[in-house]
Amino acid sequence: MGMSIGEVAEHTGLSVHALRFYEKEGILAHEVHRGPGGRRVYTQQDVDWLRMCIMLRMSGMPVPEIRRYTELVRQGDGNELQRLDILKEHQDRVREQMARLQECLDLITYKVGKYQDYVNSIASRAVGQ
Amino acid sequence: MGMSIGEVAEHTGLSVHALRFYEKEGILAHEVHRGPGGRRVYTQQDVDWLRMCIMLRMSGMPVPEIRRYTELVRQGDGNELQRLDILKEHQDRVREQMARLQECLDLITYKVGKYQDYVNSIASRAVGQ
DNA sequence: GTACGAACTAGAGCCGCCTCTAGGTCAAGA
DNA sequence: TCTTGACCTAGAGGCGGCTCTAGTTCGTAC
Repeated sequence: MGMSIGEVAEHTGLSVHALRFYEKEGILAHEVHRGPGGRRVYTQQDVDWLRMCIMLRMSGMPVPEIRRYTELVRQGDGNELQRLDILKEHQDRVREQMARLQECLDLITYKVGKYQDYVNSIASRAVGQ
Repeated sequence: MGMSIGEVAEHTGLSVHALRFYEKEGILAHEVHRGPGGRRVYTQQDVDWLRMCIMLRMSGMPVPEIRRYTELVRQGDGNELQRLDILKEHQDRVREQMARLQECLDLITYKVGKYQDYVNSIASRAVGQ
């Protein structure tokens, strides 16, 4: 049932270094259980939580803010409004980021089109057309 | 016609520090002209180029790759295929990034919905409903 | 019994991208 | 004349997020 840090690394794509780092940074919802020899034993819950943290990181949430969120979850019931606030704020930021990326993509696509046309015209001239 | 570094900073949103940094990093398509006292005088072309660089940076292109692209442009005609390659590769990366962000957004939106429901249910219970 | 592999801790190091500092020049206004 | 403020250079510093090192401790396999 329990997974070693190496297995979790493989499953999540994080490095074992990163896993220990995240733990030290306090972004695990529950303390990781330790097996014989003081080795970490992760539950499926831990891994699920990590997957969410990965999503939050991937979408640009800074580690300290993930920690804030994690702490609220650790505190238990009663602070759902604060958790909601954090998530909503982040949601807005992600939407903004996507809009900005779309703008960039539009520009890049425009330029790619221009260069493609140019390169094509050169190529067709080269075959005598 | 020419703009000072401060004006360019204001127009582009970059800091004067960043502008000098970009120049040192070699990501300006043409050498910036200098006015009396060795002060930089930017043309509209410079600013347009900077705007494109900002787009590339915003969308995650690393400074060294912008430099490579810039160098190709500086070299002049004949390397359009290489420029096209860089842009296409970056285009792919931006699309991937957007897809990943969309996944994150979906998860966050799902969680926001759950918390919103919960918070609403608490609120309506509080007014005796 | 020794070699290997995987884990452990604490803390240093690295990378990318700026940002800031120190020490200076210059022009215009009070 | 003196101050102010925008600019200059070179180089140091800072921040976020890991990543790596050093030095151990285990448990299992040869």
